[in-house]
Amino acid sequence: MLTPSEQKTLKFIQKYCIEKGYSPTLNEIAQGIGIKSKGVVHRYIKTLESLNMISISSHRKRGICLNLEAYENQSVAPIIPLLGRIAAGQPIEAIEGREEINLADFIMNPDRFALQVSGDSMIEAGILDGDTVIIKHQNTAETGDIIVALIDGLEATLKRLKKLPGGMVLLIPENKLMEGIIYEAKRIQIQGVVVGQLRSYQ
Amino acid sequence: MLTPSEQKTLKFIQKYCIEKGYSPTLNEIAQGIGIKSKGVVHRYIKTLESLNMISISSHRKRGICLNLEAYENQSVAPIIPLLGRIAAGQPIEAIEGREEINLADFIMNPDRFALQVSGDSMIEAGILDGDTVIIKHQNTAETGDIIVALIDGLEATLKRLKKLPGGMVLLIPENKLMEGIIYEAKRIQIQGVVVGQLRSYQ
DNA sequence: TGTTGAATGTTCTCTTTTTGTTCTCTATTA
DNA sequence: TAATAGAGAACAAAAAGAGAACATTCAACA
Repeated sequence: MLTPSEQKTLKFIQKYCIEKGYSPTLNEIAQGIGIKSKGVVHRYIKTLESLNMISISSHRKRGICLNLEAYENQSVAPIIPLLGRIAAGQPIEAIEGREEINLADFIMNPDRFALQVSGDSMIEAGILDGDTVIIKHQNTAETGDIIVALIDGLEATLKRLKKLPGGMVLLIPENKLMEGIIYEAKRIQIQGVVVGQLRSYQ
Repeated sequence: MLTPSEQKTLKFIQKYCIEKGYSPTLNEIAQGIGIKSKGVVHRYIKTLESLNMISISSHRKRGICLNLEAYENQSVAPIIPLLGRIAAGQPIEAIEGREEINLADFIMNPDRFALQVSGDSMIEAGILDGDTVIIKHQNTAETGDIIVALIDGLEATLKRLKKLPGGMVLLIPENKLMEGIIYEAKRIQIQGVVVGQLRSYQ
């Protein structure tokens, strides 16, 4: 198990290699993780090497190499580096205070589950055919939420909810070609609310 | 049988290890379970050790190690259950052979990083303002890929790529209001390809 | 080709800080 | 009264860090 400093070192190296395409010097690492002594850094990377997380070409400058295979076996926290914000036509801009995404925060919770979406009914909300949505299991929802609704205990559907006066609810597909339908509230059973969405392009 | 305090301690350690990838210090545990004395925490973890719930490397800092059963209760890998496919107007249909999605497979790789998207230029590809995209770092791409491109080494942008004859490339925004622009290939440096996308509604 | 010097990697020793361990004492509760 | 919780002091040990001294690379240059 890596110490916090070693993890910090490893993450810095990882990020540096991605951004620059070559590995950092000991002094750059030291600066990157907020210490002054390259001797200390050397100690850390030696540990990382002995754990097979990286390889070091001895005495070579910028001779650190990430060891990809060893990475996966290691149970490191589910974290990937967040490099910044990308906007059309601008350089990538750093996001202060957020240097990584922890997937545990993002969706991992005992009451969450995933559904694969079929069909185009939510396309204008950015939920496409084939996407996966993360649902938080709950029986109530508010106007504006995207919910998994069971109609008459039979049909399941993904729609945006609007509560209407008089015990009625409106289920709105986010697709210009389709129309919302009004139901008596008692016919609709809420199964959960969409809290996340993900898509794989592979 | 564990006392309430011991259970609380064990739960805290489990959660901490999963989130951070290393174990907590006695003081962190104390704070986490709402007491002030690390001496007391030491007593608890000694009990947990004698019950084989954890192992302790003596005098090591952050030397607590969860034992197998304790691990298995908790979902260690970033996995959530995939319940099925939801289509408008149909019951939820089970997906054979895939009962869970492992986020580690999905995006965790040393050559991946995340960028937060700003702006609406990819809105018709289901990538909205504020979404996070997962990029695989590579220097080449194919027609149809969504890429992070550096134009003249300066402007970064997210566009769909189309290779044209004669050493030209077309960068296409997925937004009816915007037009694609043709560049000489040598002006465009490919930083990576979008392999995933995620959005949080919280 | 060989030389040179700055940059970088390696190896130390030392100090400081953080953390684990072991106590004793008090409070609460069944 | 016994069992459990908790506070906190005192000490030992490990980890973190600074920095000096030395070894090696590597690119510039004669």
